[in-house]
Amino acid sequence: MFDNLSNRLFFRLYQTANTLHKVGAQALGEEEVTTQQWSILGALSRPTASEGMSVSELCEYLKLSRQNISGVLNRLEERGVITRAIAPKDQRSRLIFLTPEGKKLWANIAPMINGFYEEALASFSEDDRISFVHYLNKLFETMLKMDRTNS
Amino acid sequence: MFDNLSNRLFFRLYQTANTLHKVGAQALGEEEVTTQQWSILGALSRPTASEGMSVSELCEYLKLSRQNISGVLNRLEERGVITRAIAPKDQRSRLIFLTPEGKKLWANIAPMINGFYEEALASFSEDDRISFVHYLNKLFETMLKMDRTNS
DNA sequence: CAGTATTAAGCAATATATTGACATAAATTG
DNA sequence: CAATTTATGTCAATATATTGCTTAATACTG
Repeated sequence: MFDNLSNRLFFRLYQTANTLHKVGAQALGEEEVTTQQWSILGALSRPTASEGMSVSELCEYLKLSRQNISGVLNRLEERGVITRAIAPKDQRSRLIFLTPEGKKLWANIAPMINGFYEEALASFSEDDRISFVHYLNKLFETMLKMDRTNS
Repeated sequence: MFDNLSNRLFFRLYQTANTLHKVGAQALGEEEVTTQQWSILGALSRPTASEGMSVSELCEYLKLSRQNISGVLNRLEERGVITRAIAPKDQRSRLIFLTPEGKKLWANIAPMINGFYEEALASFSEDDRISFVHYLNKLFETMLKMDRTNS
């Protein structure tokens, strides 16, 4: 069982993602920002998010649970790079923003993140990257459909 | 920055791995075995491991930290599916085995795991799978080389 | 408009994953 | 062969990630 192709594929996916988090965090060195925190800072730094994003929108965008996002936001808030404001239109909702501090941090780390990406993908041609993303998309979409908790 | 190809690739890798753990665990239903526990049970069920595997060997094989493996082993041991024995040849080392209970569990879940794999990869041809594994291998190997803690 | 259902977010419990610190056993070295 | 270094594993602290439960605000329904 542990030698067939499908198994090797999922095993490598698992290992590759673990290594991404580990080596990715190293690539930012002193800044002490995890890959998960990148994804949230990156989402909030988009022009689309200039009016703020609710926790639900972040969940939908990042495909993570509210509870998980909530924890990461706590740590980012404690660090002073994001703020939570009660949404005027819906008092249940919280609008998440980058603080000026957070924008400065993003401006600082975005080039380091891109550097990390390019180093990790140095041996991939443009076509390779497109094919790779295509495979990831296809697997991701299929597994999302298999998810019983994802209505 | 959040719209370029490399970024999309790593973002999808991150999401796909998360979804794998979530939907994979669901696929085993009542058995309550996580994908991480699969990987350890699978490693121990190989004929090569019939004499037991040390924690170090498991780390090297699964590319996980000693501390992480140790935690998963605690939970598997508490459940009665693995045992730890002091290695006769090196008193520092622990040899990890599947118990009869553990072998029964593996026999039970291995087909469910394969079923999950095949469902998730249903739209992938043999060639697609080979290419996909190839890309994962290439990225994995490159990131391993970038890992400063990995001597 | 009162009562119920739904939705948004947080809290608690548990499982993974990391680095750092520690204890002990084995290997190396003077 | 004693002293140091290295190897093996665990414990503690912290950061993800999940499901299940609770609280509060909004939406629906009779």
